[in-house]
Amino acid sequence: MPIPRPAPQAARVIAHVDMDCFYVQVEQRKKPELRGLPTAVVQYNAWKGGGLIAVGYEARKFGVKRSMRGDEAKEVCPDIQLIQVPVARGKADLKSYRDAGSEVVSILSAKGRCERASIDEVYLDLTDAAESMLSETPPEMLESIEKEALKSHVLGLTDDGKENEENVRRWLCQDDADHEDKLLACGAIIVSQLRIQVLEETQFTCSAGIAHNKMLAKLASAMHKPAQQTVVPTSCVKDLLASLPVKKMKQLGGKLGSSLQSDLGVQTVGDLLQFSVEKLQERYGTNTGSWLWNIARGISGEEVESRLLPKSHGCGKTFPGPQALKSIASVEHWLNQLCEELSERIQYDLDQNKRIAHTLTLHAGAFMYNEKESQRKFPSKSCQLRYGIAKMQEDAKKLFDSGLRDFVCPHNNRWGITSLSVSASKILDIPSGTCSISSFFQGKDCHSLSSSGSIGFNHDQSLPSPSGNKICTTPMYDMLQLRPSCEKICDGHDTSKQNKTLDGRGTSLKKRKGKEPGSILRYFQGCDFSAKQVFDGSSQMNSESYVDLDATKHQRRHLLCGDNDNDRIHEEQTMPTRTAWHLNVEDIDPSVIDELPLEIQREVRGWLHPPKRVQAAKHCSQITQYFLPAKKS
DNA sequence: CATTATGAGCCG
DNA sequence: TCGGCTCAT
Repeated sequence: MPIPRPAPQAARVIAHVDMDCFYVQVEQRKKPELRGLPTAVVQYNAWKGGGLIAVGYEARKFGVKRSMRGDEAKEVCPDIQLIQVPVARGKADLKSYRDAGSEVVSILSAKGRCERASIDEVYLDLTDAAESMLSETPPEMLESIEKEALKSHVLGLTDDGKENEENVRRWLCQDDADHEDKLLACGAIIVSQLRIQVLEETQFTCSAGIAHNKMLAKLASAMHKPAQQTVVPTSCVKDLLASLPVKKMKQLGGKLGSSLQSDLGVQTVGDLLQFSVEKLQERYGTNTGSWLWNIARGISGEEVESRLLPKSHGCGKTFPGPQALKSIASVEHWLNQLCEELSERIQYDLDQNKRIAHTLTLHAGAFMYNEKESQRKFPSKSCQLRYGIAKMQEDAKKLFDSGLRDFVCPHNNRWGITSLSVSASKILDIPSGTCSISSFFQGKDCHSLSSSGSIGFNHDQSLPSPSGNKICTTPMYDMLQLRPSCEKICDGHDTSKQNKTLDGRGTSLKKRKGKEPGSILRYFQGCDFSAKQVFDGSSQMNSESYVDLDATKHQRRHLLCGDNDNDRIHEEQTMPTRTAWHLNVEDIDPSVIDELPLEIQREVRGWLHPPKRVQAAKHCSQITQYFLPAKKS
C-alpha cells in the first residue's frame, strides 16, 4: 500500500487522464479504415485465436471483453477486427504503444507537474495553473466556456442530459462557490483544453477525472468513458464512497480487498468508516491501517511525482503449456532474443534521455517434473548491467545458470521453463552540468591535461570560455578510447527530470526549445569546430552519429552569452537536442580513467556507477496527522 | 502449464 | 541491496 500521507494543507487540483482502449486507438490510427469498426488487439493468435489485450468500444457493445480469446470474441462478435500486436524477435513488441504514450505525455505535461503512471495513464497536478486561472481569468469572466468543458460530468449535479450543459456552465461559473470548487472548475477547463489538444495532435481520445487528490481523480476518470471527463467536488465524496464497492478502489482489487470483505464484512469503502484507526492498524499494520482509515474519508495526500519516463525497462515471454522450455539451448535462444530487445531499449533511453541503467535482473518461471517439493519458485537474480547485446546475453545466461543451480535438486533435475524475462533498472541520469567536466574545461585546471595534450583533436584554436579563460584542448576522445559499435551518448545533459525526450519522431515537439549543451559537448562547441566535424573525420563513428546544426547554434548562443547555468529549471518543457556524441560505455578503458584528472574521473565513473545518494527521510513523523478532519471550506 | 507483457512499490 | 511478493492494466 502507499504510505499514508496527510492531506495537504491547501486544496490541490489533480487530474487523472486515461487513454481510451489505447492499443486499439494506436492501431486505428495506423489503419484508419478500422475506425468505427468493432476492433480488438490480440497477441499470439495461434492458440484459440490469441489473447485480447485491448477492446474497442464498438466491440464492447457485443460483450467482447479483455482477456477473452480471439475465438470467443468471434463468437459474440463475428465481424470483430482482430489486430495482431507487432511481433519482433518472436515476441510481442510494444514499442509503438510506448511511443504513442510518449506523444501524449509530451502534450499533457505542459500545464503542470506530470506523472506517467503507465503506458496510457498520467496524473497531473494542475493546482498552480488553476490558481492562476482563478486569479487572472476566472470562469465567470470567460466569454464562452469551451464546449468540451461544458460536457464535463460534475458529480452531485443533477445530470439530466438535456439541460446538463447549462447546469455545468452555471456550476463552472458560480460566483458564490467554495474556493475549492472554483479551483476544480478551472481544472476542468484546463483538462478539457488538454484533451482537445491531445486529440488534435495525436488523434487519440482520452477520459479524465478532476478532483482534489489522486485517488478520487483516478476513480472519476473511469466513470464516464470514452472521451469524457468527470469532476469530483468535495461535497459529493461521502456519498460516492458510501456506495463504492471496496474492490473498485485502487489497491483494493486484490487480496487486501478480499480480506476487508471476508474478515471485516466491509462491502463498500464507506463501510470502513465504522472502524477505528487502531482496529485497522491492528489488523493490517500501521501504514495500511492508516491508509484505509484515510481513504474511507476520501483523504489521500499522495503527491503527483514529476516523472515522464519509466523507472525500468523489462521484456519477457511466457511459454505456456507444452511450449515450456526444456533445454539449455532453447533457454539461451530466448534469452538472446530478450536481451537484444532490452539492449535496444536501454540504448534508446541513453541516446534520447541521457540515462544509464545499472542493474540487470533475470526472472523466470519454472516447474519440475515428478517432484513433490517443486513448489519452489525459480529465484530471480541480478547483476551489474553492461551495455552491449553480447555482454547482456552473456550476463543473462550466467544469471539463469545461477538461478537454475539454486532451483534444481541434485538428482531430479528435469525442469521446464514457463516464462523468462530480463529487466534493466536503477536508471540514473548521466551526471553532468554543474560538475567537474564543464568546470574543468572552463579553465580551472588546464595543465593536468596538457601532458597528454598532443593527441586527439588537432585544432589550434582555443576559444575564450565564458569566464574569459582559455579553454584547454584535450585528448578526451583518445582518453575515452572511443570505438564504434554500440554507442553511449554523452552530449546534452539534463539534471532536471522534466527535460527528457518523449519520442524520437518530433511529433508535436517542434515548438519546444532546444536545451543547453551538455558539459562535454559544450566544450567542443566552445571550440570552433562541431562535434560533427570531429566525428566525420574520425571514421570511427557509425551511421547513427549525427548533429543537429540548428541545435548547435542555439547552444552556442548560450555559451557566448555566458549562460553557464546548467542546472536551471526551465519553465517550459524542453526537449533534448539531437546533438549526439556517441561512445561506448563499455569501451571506456578503466585504466585510462585513472589517468584523468581527479574531478573528471569522478564524473566519468558517475556514468558507470550509481552515485551514492543520501537517503531522504520519508517517514511520517506523527500518526496523529492522519486524523486531521477532511478539509472543508 | 493458457490473462501476456510490463510496470511500480513495499517488505524483510 | 537484493529477492520475494502484491497490485495494476
